[in-house]
Amino acid sequence: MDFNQQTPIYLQIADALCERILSGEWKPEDRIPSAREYGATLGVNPNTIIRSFDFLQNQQIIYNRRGIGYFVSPDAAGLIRKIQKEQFLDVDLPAVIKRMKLLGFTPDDFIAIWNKG
Amino acid sequence: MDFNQQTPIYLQIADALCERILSGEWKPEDRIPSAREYGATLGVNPNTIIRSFDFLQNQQIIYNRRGIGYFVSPDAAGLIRKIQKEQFLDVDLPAVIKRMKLLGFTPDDFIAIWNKG
Amino acid sequence: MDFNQQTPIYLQIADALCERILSGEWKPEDRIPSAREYGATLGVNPNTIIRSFDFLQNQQIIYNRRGIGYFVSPDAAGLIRKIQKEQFLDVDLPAVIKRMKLLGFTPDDFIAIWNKG
Amino acid sequence: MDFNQQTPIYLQIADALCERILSGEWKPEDRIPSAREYGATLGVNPNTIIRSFDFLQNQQIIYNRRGIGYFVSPDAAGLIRKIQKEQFLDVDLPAVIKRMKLLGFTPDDFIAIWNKG
DNA sequence: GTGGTCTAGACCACC
DNA sequence: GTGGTCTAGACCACA
Repeated sequence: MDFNQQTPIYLQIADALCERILSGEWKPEDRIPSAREYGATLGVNPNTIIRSFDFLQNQQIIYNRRGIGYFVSPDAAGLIRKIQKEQFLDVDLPAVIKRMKLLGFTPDDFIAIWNKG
Repeated sequence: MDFNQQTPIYLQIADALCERILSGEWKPEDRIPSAREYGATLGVNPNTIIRSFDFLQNQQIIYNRRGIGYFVSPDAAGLIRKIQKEQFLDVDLPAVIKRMKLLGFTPDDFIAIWNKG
Repeated sequence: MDFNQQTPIYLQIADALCERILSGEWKPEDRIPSAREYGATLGVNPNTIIRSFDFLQNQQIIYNRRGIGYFVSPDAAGLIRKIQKEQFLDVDLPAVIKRMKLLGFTPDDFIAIWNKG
Repeated sequence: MDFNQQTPIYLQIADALCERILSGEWKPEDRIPSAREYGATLGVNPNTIIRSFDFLQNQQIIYNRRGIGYFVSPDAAGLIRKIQKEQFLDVDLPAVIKRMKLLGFTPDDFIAIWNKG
C-alpha cells in the first residue's frame, strides 16, 4: 500500500478498510486483522492502525469485542455509503459548483467531461 | 472575512486576492496593501499574509519591488484564469466525476443541485 | 447470553451466577458446571469462566474441591445479598445521588423513572 | 491533579475541562491552555492532553483555530449539560433502578439516603 | 508559538 | 493473543 503524502495515513487506511467493506471482500461480522498484524503488513505502526479503527468505530462502521478484535458492523456498507453521500452532497459538490460558476463553466461543460471521462 | 477551517488561511487569502484581481478591483501594476496593513484589516498574522504573497508570486500573479511592496503583474487576470481552469479541468473535475460515478450519482443529480444552489 | 460491552465479561458472568444462586436455582453444595462446559454454553473462552469462578471464590460465594469442581457455599445467597447491599449503599447510591444533585435532578425525577421503568 | 487509576487520564482531564466550563471559570470563546503548557502543569504527556481535546472537539464542546489553539464553543456549557443528562437518564439511572429492585430496595430507601447525604 | 501525525516501546486488562 | 492507554520524542504545516 502506497500512501499519499498529503492526507494522514490513518485516514487513508480507514478509507481502504471502507473500500474492502464496500466491495464485499469483508462482510458483516467478519473479523478485521489485528492492529499488530495489519500494521506489520502495511509497514505501519500498530498505533496508527488503532487510530484508524478508532475512527471507524466512532462512525459505528466497525465494532470491538474486547480481547478478540474488531469486527465489521451489521450494516457497515450502508452506513459508509450514507456517510460518503452526505459528505459529497453537503460539502464537496456545492464547493465544486460554486467554483465552476466562478470560472465561467456551464453544466454542459460538466456533461461533456462526464461523457468523455 | 470568515475563514474555512479546512483549508489553510494563507490559501484562502490568496484566493481572495485573485478574486479582487479578476473582478477588476485591482488592475495590473496596482500596489497591493502591505502585509502588516492587510493583516490588521483581516485580523490575521502578517506572516500569514506574507505567505499568501509568496504563494502568488511563485505563480507570477504578483511581483515584488524591494522596499516598496507587491504589485499586480501585467497579465495577472489572464494568468489566474488560465491556472485555475487548468487545475480545475485536469484535476478537480475528473476527481469529482470519478467520485460521483462511484457513489452512484448521475449528471441529472448534478444539474439538480446546480439549479438549486 | 448477551454481554454488555462496558463491563468485563467475567464480571457479568459472575453476576449471572449470583442471580442463579439468589433465585434458588442453585442451592448450597450444588455443583457448578465446569468451566469448559459452561464456556461452551455461553460461547465464551473457558479462561474467562475460570476468572469468574476465581472472583466468586475470593468472596467465598463458591468453593473448590480439587479435581471435582466448584460448589455453592453454604450461605452463598446470604453472602451475596450482604455484599451487594453494602456495595450499593456505601458506594454506588451515594455516587448516583451526588451526580443527580449536580445535574439538578430531584427525588421526584427519580420516582418518576422508577415508576415508568 | 490526582488521577483515578481506573478511568483513562484523558477522560479525567476532559471531565475536569468540562467542570471548568460549567463553573463559568472558562467562558465561550476563551482560549484553553496549549497542550504542551497544560501537560506540563498536570505532569502529563502533551499527547494525552491532545487526546482530551480531540475527545471534546468531537462533541463540539471546544473547537480549534489552527496554529492558535483550542477555544470554548459558544454553547459549550449547555452542550455539556445536555450530554451529561442524556447519559444519566438513558444509561446510569435505569441501571441503578434495576439494581435497586433486584436488591429489594424501595424508593423510600432512596429518599432516606438522599436526605441524609 | 500552536496542534497534527507518526513512531517506538512500555504496561495493563481482558479473552 | 487482543486492544487501550500512556510516554517520549520526532517532524511537519500553519499562524
